[in-house]
Amino acid sequence: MTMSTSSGGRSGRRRGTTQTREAIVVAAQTQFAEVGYDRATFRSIATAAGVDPALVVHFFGSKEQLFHEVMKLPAGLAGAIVDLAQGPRAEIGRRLAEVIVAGFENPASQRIIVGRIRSASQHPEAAELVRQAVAGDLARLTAALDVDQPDVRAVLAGVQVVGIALARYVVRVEPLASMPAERVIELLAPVFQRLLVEPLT
Amino acid sequence: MTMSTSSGGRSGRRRGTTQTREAIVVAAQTQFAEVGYDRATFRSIATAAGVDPALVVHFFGSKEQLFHEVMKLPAGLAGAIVDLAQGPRAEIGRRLAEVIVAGFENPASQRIIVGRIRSASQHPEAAELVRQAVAGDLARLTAALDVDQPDVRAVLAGVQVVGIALARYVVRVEPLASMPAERVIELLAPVFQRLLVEPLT
DNA sequence: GTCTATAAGCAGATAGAC
DNA sequence: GTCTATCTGCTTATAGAC
Repeated sequence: MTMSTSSGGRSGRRRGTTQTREAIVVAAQTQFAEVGYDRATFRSIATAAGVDPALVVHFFGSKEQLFHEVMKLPAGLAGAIVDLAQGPRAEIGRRLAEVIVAGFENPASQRIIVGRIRSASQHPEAAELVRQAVAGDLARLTAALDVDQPDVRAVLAGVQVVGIALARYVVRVEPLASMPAERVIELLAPVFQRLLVEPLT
Repeated sequence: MTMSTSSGGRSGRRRGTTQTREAIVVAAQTQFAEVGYDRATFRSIATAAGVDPALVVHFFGSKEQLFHEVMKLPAGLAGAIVDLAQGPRAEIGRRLAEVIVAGFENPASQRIIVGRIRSASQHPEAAELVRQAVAGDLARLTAALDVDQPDVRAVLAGVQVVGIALARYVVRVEPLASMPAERVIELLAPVFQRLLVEPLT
């Protein structure tokens, strides 16, 4: 076995710094999600990652670039949404609710989703990312469904997503904030079902 | 006629400074709505009001107090929501949509609603105000309706309100951002109707 | 790769002149 | 009531030592 002492991952970037860099990535995502773009400072991110503030600058150059690098969603999520058009239409509301809530509840994607939404009111790129998710990924789903007013349906579904995220994770309104994920899916499913494939009026 | 040279309003505060103070109030509301709590600085507010920055401090003491004073909703709006319980239940969804959208479209209350929601991700008091509107005003409406799960219904209706506000006025997702108010009412009415009085599952 | 020192700018808030 | 001057602290970002 020629495997070296460091951890896995053959492809991509060089060895050595990758561990520290990953700690910074997670710390930055967490800070953006918890306090938003403006209040997530190099210092607070570095402290959370247990590194020196200058190191964050050294790796990412500027705060804008740091946000850009760190707020990319795993490619699977957008794809999972569009793929819903393939399955049975009678349950598409529930299946969309499951995909969305799964994204919310997974810690890695939750940091990114909440970070985007919490920063959307402060940083133009964050607003653009939210806009793309709503008018992009969801619109591709409704377009594939061959229903009337696909853009209106997509934006109304998007309203649910950003509304739930804001109320549950940012503002923390009860009883939504403490609700089990399964209950959120149950409540969202019929709303999505109507907005996606049933008559709108 | 003994009416003096100054403008109307017999009751309340003394004359003289009230004009400048009102200009600061509107400028502060506008800034909070457009750029949020952190980026709405004494300097930017003063510039927008055409006054000296120190004057803003002189009138309101601190930034927190300024936000507190200026983000109070006209008492009528919360009352109008609760009063909806009195009218015909078959149209309660549309009537709630009309009240909400009227609040959004009136410039004075729009500055406050959007200011609260845009600042909710940055300032704890702003988040608290949003929480009160959702779990307070809307919950009093659902409690008066004598339906099952009033708190869940209230928070789901609140999700619509904050979701629409965020998507239409903060993130500006199309086609929602450019949609006429009447169309927004049409789209919201059936959603509210179901969330308020129809079976949830 | 990691850290110290520091530059340059803007924030909220205070003191006091007029 | 209005404005000038200023204090203190924090921000992003750079230069350069080790």
